[in-house]
Amino acid sequence: MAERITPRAENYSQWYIDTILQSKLADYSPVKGCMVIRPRGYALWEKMKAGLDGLFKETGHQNAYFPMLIPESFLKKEAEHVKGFSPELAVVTHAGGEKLEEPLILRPTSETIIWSMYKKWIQSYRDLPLLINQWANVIRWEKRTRLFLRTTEFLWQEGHTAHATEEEAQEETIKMLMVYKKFAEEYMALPVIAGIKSESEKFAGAVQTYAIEGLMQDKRALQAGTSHNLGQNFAKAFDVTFQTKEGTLDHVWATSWGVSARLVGALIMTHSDDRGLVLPPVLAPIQVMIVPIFKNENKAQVVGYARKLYERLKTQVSVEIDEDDQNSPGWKFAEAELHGIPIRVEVGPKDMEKNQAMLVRRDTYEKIPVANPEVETRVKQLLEEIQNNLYHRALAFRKENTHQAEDYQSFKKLIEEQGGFIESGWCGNADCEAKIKKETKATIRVLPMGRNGAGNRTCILCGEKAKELAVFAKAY
RNA sequence: CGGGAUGUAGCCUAGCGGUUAGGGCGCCUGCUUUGGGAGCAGGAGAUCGGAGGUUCAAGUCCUCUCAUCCCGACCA
Repeated sequence: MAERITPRAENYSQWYIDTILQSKLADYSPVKGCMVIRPRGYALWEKMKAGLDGLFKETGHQNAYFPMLIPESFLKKEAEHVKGFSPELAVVTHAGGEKLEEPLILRPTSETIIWSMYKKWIQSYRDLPLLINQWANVIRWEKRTRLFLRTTEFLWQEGHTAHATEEEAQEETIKMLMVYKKFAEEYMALPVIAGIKSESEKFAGAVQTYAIEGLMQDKRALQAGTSHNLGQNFAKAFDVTFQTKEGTLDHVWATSWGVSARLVGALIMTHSDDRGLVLPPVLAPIQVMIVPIFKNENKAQVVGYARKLYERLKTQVSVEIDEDDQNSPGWKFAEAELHGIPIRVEVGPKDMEKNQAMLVRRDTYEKIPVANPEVETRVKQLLEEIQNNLYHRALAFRKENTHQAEDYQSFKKLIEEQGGFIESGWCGNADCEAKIKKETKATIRVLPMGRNGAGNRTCILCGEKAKELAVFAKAY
């Protein structure tokens, strides 16, 4: 037996850590709060990156790279921005054996350095829109860290766009939010609620922040991506103006949007179980593992049979074959499950006799005998079914764990006893929001879009007529 | 930054002041095995997190220190 993964029911946090360490996605680093992403974890991130990058390119964005070191004075140019980030900055004060004249910040995000450059690059409406994305690492000095979900250094993507009009910037903000929603749902099989963040949860320096929120298996919410309409805040702070068609001078309108390797954590917490990872086929680095089951006397035949299958499958899916003759089949099954490989193909003497293969689903553990000639077709079908099933399973879970509360008593009871998302009316007052947070630890995750607003609801706390429909939850 | 816990081989762990720090997993060698985490035999691997102290004697007691994890306040 390999080391035991703590069951979810016993201790969800420990399960999460055990799963990551044992499946070799990541390991702790020598520096507190940092993590090493191991090849299996990085392969997963690379798949996500490739998917997102494709969606960004489709929507007209280009990649670029801006440096990690930012002059301290840049951060200070936008008042809200510096206020929001100063508690978590890492600062370089010495370099080359000397004290620096001006300290350098290790970027917590790149708005300031990017806008200092946009000032040079934008003169006319003909230079707009400017649609740039960068894949980078950032540093935020967090008090409390968790593998993938919150680490001192993390990998992410940040898009920074500049537009001629307010409407166009708003359109971009929503467009990218929807790209994130599509990615979460179609690639990660993670249903998310898209909506607007309240003032208190807004990005430091934004006019408005939008987010997608998912619900994890422990019924806590996780913010999976954000998209900000920055208005003219950064353009004004860095004095980025352009000449309009009419010849007037105007500040440009901006957006920024990002998702991080936290998505790996979201993926784990959405689908995985007590035997290890469960990965959606679209993002699984290895989709199929073939396990030949042989004895010494029939090894050549069985492995030969398995290899033919492998050759056929590898032109269509990502497949590996485990021919090791030291580990038992049982060991290999457990290993494939730990790593979240969506389909395991078992082939042994019994299958050879019947000219078939045994397909085993990671999501349901169902064993399906399939006639040899139909294996490729069935594997591809099954990968789609698994992807689909994971999404619908997660969606059903979210539905079961989304509740309505009409009064504060039942709201508190729901938060305490049920968890999950709770939909309630909110008057829009930050004091009510803060008080609810203090008393229940639940925060407004989003004001969901595409719903009919507050309707006849009243504020869950003060009882005034509600201005908004709010989704509350305890969050990561 | 507060509260709690833990540091003994790559990992888990025994030790409860007294010889040469014991075991399991993993690793290496050989043989045998293989339809749900195989068996036998042999082998390598530890300045007991670090510093100081108490003692005839410290993995064990004391002080300090460092690190990590868990729980809370702040956050992608």
